[in-house]
Amino acid sequence: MDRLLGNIKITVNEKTYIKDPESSDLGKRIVEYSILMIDEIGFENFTFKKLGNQIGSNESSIYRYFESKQKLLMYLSSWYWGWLEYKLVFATNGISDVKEKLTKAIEIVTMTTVKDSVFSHINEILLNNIVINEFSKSYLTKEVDAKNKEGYFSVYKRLVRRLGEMIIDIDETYPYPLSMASTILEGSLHQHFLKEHFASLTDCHKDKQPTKYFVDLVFTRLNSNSHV
Amino acid sequence: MDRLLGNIKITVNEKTYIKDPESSDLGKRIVEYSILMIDEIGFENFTFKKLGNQIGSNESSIYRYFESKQKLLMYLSSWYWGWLEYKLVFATNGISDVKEKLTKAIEIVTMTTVKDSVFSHINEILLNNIVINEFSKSYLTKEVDAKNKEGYFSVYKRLVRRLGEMIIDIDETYPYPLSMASTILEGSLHQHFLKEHFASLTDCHKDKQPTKYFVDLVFTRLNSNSHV
DNA sequence: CAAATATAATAGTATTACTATCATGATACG
DNA sequence: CGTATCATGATAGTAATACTATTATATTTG
Repeated sequence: MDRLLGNIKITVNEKTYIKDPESSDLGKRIVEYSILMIDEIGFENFTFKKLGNQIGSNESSIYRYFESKQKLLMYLSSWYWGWLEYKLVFATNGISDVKEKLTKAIEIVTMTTVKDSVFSHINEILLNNIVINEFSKSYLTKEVDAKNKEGYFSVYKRLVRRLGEMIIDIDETYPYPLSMASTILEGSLHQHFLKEHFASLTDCHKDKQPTKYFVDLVFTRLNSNSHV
Repeated sequence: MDRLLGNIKITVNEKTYIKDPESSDLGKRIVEYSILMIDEIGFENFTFKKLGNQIGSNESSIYRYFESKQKLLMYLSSWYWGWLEYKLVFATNGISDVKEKLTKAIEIVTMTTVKDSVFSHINEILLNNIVINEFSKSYLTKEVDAKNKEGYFSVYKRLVRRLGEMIIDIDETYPYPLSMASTILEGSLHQHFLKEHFASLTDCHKDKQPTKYFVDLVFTRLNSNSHV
């Protein structure tokens, strides 16, 4: 999809930032290096001060763009989900066969990012790692409901619902399309994490990726006639 | 199971604590009130100082029992998984029918805790909430591999493997028993979370609990003849 | 060229997650 | 019974965090 995306910009909820990081050079460097740093040292150890040092800028300047590191994480993950949604819609758009369509969709959302540097300052592979390791932390807080009301998770939610609709398109009698959709998304992140850190808790590894596991599980259920 | 557990003690990896909280009155109060507080204000906002105030004790005294709040969270979640494992083994032990056995197992691990105060100072219902909301934070860190090596997750891992074995017992040709087991455990926590905070991303609610969703999904797959 | 704007530098604050030290009160044991 | 040991408490201190506020300087724009 390299060529095609040349003039696309992924839109992110404006509340995640004070000043749009896409609007300046410093902003882009903040995003670029925050991805590198969070991937490297983890979200807990990541601070705006360290980031400032890394990019030869000042802590206080970073605060002009992002209110807090939580909001920056929101920005990054929203960007990721928006980007994934774009890839999903783009790849499944022309497909009329509903099963083929869902298969493609599952492939897109469960696959590890390989290389896709259309957005020069965003390393999608590392961003994928960050989502695997840190995304849960953006909603596992006491502020979820407030954040949710303000729309911080809307892209992610839309993605789950899109998947859910594709599931319904295959079997409108299946009683758990949304749970299945959310299981695919979240479960895939989890399987990727296990692959890296708890290999004894997953059957997924190099040749046997989460994608296959989920495609098998989902289609066995949707092709079955069991109406529970 | 009330009567039967009277003299049972759930064993937790000794590395999680400095001094066994079960060994003293203060220790038990620390555990009891940390559960109440973490549930109420969330792990991020929870501090040993606040806990000290709550129980009329001193911050420094709490540090005699737990090295850090991370370790306390480890202690609490290990206790929870140990307790769940006990319930699982206890409830499935006599069952010879493999399908009935797995059904029972899924029920145990995916169901919300109702009331089970055999351990007077531990509120299992709130602890269940804590596991839903905070457990991921104990492994989504840069220290996972080190912590894992030291055995902090052994009970949880054993639980996943037990489930995995029950799956194999039903269909030894199924290629993803461990992934299915880990999906049940983690996915169930996730569905419970969604129920509370993102109702639009799940089909689970009062009458339609995660248990049913997982039993249906798992057995449709294991009863099928599709060998992928 | 002046005004506005972006960034940098510096300082300061409350809180956190501890560590260290010393005091006190309870208990155990010889 | 007296003393040593141990558990707990009180206080102080530290480095780091997650910011806010203020002022200075450099850059852009009108």
